[in-house]
Amino acid sequence: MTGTRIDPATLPGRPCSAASALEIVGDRWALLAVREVLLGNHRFSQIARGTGAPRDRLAARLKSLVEAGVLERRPSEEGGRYDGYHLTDAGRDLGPVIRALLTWGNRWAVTAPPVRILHHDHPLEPVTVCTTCGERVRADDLTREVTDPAWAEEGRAR
Amino acid sequence: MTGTRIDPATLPGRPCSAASALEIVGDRWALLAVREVLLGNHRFSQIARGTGAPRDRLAARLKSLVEAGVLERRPSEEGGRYDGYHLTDAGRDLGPVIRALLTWGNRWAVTAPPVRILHHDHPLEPVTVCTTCGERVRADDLTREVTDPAWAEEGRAR
DNA sequence: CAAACTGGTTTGATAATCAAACCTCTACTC
DNA sequence: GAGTAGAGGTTTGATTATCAAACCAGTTTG
Repeated sequence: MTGTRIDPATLPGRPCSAASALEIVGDRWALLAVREVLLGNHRFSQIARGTGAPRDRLAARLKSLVEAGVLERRPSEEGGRYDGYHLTDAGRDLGPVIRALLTWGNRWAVTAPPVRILHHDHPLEPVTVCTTCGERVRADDLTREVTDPAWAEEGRAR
Repeated sequence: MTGTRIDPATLPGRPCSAASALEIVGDRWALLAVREVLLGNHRFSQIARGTGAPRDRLAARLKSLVEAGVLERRPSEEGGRYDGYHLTDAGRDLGPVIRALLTWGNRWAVTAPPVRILHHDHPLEPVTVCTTCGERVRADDLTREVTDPAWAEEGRAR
């Protein structure tokens, strides 16, 4: 695990893991690159085609994703002559993020859904559930516990 | 609902709702702005403080989020003298996306989690479940059904 | 009426982005 | 072994976005 981690206090605004996450994968091409690897496209040219990203941007992003511990480079399993990009545990763990985006996009962002995710051959209808209590998660049941008391829920406590 | 929707085919790369979603909320500040509104910060200056975004960028982003149908402007409920930014249904529906990012960030992106989400006063332990079959969603149980046959799973068909 | 706060817009310097061309290395063809 | 065709980037030069800071107009507040 090489993953370079970020101290949220060094970022502008409210200290928040989502902001730190976006610092790593919040670039225009990063999540699409991870999506391609998730789909089984491990080679540079495949990822370039799949994302549509300019090659220099893609090269830079793949490099930073490797540094962040999201991807790693190793020989393709098919005895390939070139190294391929593969997901680390952290990278695989981005699956839920990408699926959440895709679900939202299908519902709100596109004219017509270009892809449907099947779960055991039926359309996936995802909801978030809390494993601790087994209950479906609703926004109203959530509260935030902030480490830094300077940042309360609403605005900054002066 | 004003939401300007995107035809995925007009974007570079593989037609994908996640890519379309990122076209709307994939900017550096967009999701953080939505997070602030989700936290109850409806005023421009509050969102500026909470996100740490430059004011001109924030103004531009809020405008595009309103155009996309993620936010809307209306008088603050507290009889405020200024209009506030409020979530539409589409905006509220970004909650799962932001929480997925936050969960990933807590686990992989930060040195120490600056915030913990409580669900009914216990720490939230989120998993995705398919409502159709009630089963917990694992990556291995998922397949993609693509509308455009030119884009298969791996790379582009020719 | 002055001071301060609101929600921005403008400005001017800096940095990121892009498409296209280029380069190196490996492999295959003839 | 010369020629061609990838793969995986890097370089280049023009364009665009980003940023911090200053500015401005319309409310309140004192």
